Amino acid sequence: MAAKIIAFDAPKNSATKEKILDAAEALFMEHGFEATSLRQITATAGVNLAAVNYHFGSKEELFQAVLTRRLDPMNQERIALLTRFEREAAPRTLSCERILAAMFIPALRLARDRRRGGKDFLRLLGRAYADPAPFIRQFLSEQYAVMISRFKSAFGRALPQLPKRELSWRLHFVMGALSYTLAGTDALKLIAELNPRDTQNDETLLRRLAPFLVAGLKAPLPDLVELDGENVAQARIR
Amino acid sequence: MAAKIIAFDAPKNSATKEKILDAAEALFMEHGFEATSLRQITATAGVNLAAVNYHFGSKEELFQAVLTRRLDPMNQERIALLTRFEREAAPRTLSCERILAAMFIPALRLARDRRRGGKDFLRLLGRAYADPAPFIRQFLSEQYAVMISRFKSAFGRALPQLPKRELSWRLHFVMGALSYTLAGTDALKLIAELNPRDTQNDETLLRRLAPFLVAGLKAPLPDLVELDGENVAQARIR
DNA sequence: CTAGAATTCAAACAAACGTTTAAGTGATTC
DNA sequence: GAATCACTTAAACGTTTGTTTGAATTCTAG
Repeated sequence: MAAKIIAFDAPKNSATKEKILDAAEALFMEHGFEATSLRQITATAGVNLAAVNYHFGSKEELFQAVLTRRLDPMNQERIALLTRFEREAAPRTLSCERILAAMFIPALRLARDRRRGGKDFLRLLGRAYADPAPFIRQFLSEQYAVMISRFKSAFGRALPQLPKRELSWRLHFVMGALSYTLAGTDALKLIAELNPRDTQNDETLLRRLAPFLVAGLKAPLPDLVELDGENVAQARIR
Repeated sequence: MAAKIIAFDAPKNSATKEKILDAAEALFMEHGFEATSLRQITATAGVNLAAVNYHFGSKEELFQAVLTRRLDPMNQERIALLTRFEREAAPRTLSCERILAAMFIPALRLARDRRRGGKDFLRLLGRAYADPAPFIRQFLSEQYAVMISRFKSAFGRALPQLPKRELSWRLHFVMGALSYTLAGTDALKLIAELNPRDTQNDETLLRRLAPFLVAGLKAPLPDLVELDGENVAQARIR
């Protein structure tokens, strides 16, 4: 009975599959894709070594399954939220803050929901962004393509004075700061002596990031800034 | 004879060492640390397999040597440039734009200098930032500690109204957008249909990033923004 | 020229890797 | 109650990994 209620898969649901996904999520997050072995995963999950290849086919497909499980719903939630915000704003175009909110809120919800991986999954996602493996990059670009283009056009309406090419770059910076922030575990130590155990860290973190990014998106055009008048070629030391 | 002219090392200089570093730099950049084998590196460098362990001790120490070779001079250059800018500004405090310039210009110089690794090294660096391996994270935080604290105090003077904790976060965002941008090879495809072969891409890239980050640094404080009035807990879909 | 240190080399090391196989288990179905 | 199914299991597969060894080779001094 209870097995049929949670029926994601077409054929049958197995507890083994979920145990593998949970263990893989945690281990991939901690050590990365290449440095995590299937033997570690299956040992942590308490299942047989061959179970991974049986249920997922290969290690790469397991990794994609780990990402898809959380990422696909989150991105759909982002699009749905953006659509709702646009509808609520009626004839007026949506503000940058609100568009960014449509990106952040689903991520915040996921970060809080321990049953959906919580912060661990967001860190894994942030690391996947920087992974050089081609199958990861291709997979991510496919997963994100729809959502990104949807948000890009929304930002385009909110910032009509901004050239499209400039907007593309700034969206790139936004994604960079976001994924880096999400992936940042020990990375924080690079900069700050922040109190390590902040209770609602994830929420305050994104609350701090949002104004930073909004201001960046609205920044004046760079063409004439010239790095504060400093010609790079002339700037010699000593 | 000619071997003595290029005498970086204390004891003796070997062309083998440099060939290994060059090959490792390119391969680590392309495939990451774990996915790159010593056999690939030595084969590309045209040296014997055992040469890596003889000259560097281990694969991990080789990786650190690859990073140190470029990173240490660049960070010293950054600090020196910042000091020079501060001296030139005389009694007046330095602007954010100029502080950021002190961070960017050495990176730009390195990106242009093919003899120092060029863009390849910056990509490698950006990826190392997101690498979960503990020895990489510890190494980077040690390498960056001095430079970061130096720039943090400079930004603190440029933005006196900004609380220290807030500044720490924003510097973190800055480093995030920067490293993500530098690491971005195919990552660009996630967002944009930018012309793929832009001649002076690196310079224009950082020129675009600078105003974005300056605006973010100067953004109003986030405390009362509340994600544009949207309470996260209330924002339910459907 | 020769002793000795530094470097290169081919070969081998044990360990760990992802994957496959074939036997075995337990429930479902006809 | 035999057949069929999805699944689990232990064992082994062939590679590949980083590292080590000890003998050649090259370079450097005295």
